[in-house]
Amino acid sequence: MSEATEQIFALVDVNNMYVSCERSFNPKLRKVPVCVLSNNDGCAVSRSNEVKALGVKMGTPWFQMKDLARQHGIIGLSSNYALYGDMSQRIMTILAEYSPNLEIYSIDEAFISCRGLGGLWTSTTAMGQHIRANILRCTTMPVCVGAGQTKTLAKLANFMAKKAPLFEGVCDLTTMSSARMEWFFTRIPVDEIWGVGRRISTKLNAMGIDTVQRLKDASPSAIRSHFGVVMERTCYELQGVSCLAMEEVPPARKEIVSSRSFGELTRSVDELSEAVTMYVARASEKLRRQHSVCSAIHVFVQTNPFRTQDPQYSGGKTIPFTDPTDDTRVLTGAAIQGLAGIYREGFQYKKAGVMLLGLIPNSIKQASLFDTEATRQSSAAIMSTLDKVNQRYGRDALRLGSAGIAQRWSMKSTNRSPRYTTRWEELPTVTAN
DNA sequence: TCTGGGGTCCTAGGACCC
DNA sequence: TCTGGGGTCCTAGGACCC
Repeated sequence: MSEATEQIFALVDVNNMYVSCERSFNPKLRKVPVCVLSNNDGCAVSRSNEVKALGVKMGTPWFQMKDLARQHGIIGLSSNYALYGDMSQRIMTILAEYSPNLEIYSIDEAFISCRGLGGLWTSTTAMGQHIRANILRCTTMPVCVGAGQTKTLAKLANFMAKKAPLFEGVCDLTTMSSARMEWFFTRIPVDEIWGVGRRISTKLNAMGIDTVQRLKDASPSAIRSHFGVVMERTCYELQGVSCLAMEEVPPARKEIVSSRSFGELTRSVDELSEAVTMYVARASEKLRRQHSVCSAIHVFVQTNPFRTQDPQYSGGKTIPFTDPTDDTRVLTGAAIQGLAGIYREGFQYKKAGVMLLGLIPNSIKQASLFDTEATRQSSAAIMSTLDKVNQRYGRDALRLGSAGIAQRWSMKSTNRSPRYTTRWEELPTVTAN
């Protein structure tokens, strides 16, 4: 493979992101066991190394670890997402200086494409160490860097960088000897691989595939027959065949959810309404920020499933819009009306939320043929004509474009419960042959 | 007593049409 | 009218991620 075409991915990941943020603003928290808790101080969502060493798993309810916390002086902090988001931005800004090809994967992770950076650094490891030192100096946040020929390998390398001190926070698989790599891969459990969760690892284990090396050595087609195309890709990626590309422009969301559990149970429809109103405000703000409109809103409520002694209820309703909208008032009205339909007396509610469904980019809606019922029908007529022509003269004999954009729209309600999917295709401009 | 929130993608199988 | 096969679309639900 020529150097020009060989791709190297680097994954930069903040260590214990939320805990590190808290520590960066309160140095007294360094060296003591800390965890950051979810909404209502429910579960541990970020743990310091000391807490991890005590065996506390991700998502452990705080009340279950109270004894342990007392024994070892674990500090539990309420989460502060504004702070974490801000810190994330600062880190991503620094990372953007290293490569024009940056994919922000989550609040605490980013992929960097090292294509074309070969001349700038003596090695990928050197670049990784520079990134580490730079971010630590500017933000006090510790990060680890992993590099590999594929995203899955870069993730794995990052895991190794975090676990094995000898890497000093940076692990580059692209320059590691295959013997050494195999030494590591036979010692890493298969469930550490990106895309292998609890269910799949159980099934893999039963098949005798318990380590990274075993999955790497497996036949991708056999893996596909048992687990589907996603696992097949993972298998290829472990072998160094890149199946997952960089996504530098984050795709617009296809749905937006806003929901919360309540600190205290409630029976009151007024309280539920108040909560739902807030959720709609939050969700529709996100909707407008990504310049989309939505074609349906779903509102749901539920009781506390953990209180098995209580009567349980979970209800939801989807309200469609003839004219897709981003208007908070319209959305709120629909949600409150939906809520009235699903609210039942005699239950203690623990959670409520809304989902915005069938999201369409504004540009598409404006350029589209279905702003009104009439144009929507004519759109359908055009499409059916096209289908007939194409059927007679062969597939793709004719395509339609309207200002470069036409789309088939599927927002269909069936006799069963309607489901709103976002599916629009851009067709190229008219070509006849 | 106390148990998070926000997403995506894939597949099996039914409905429907020709 | 009956029968069958193939293609496509759709939904529900599973699995995963951070």
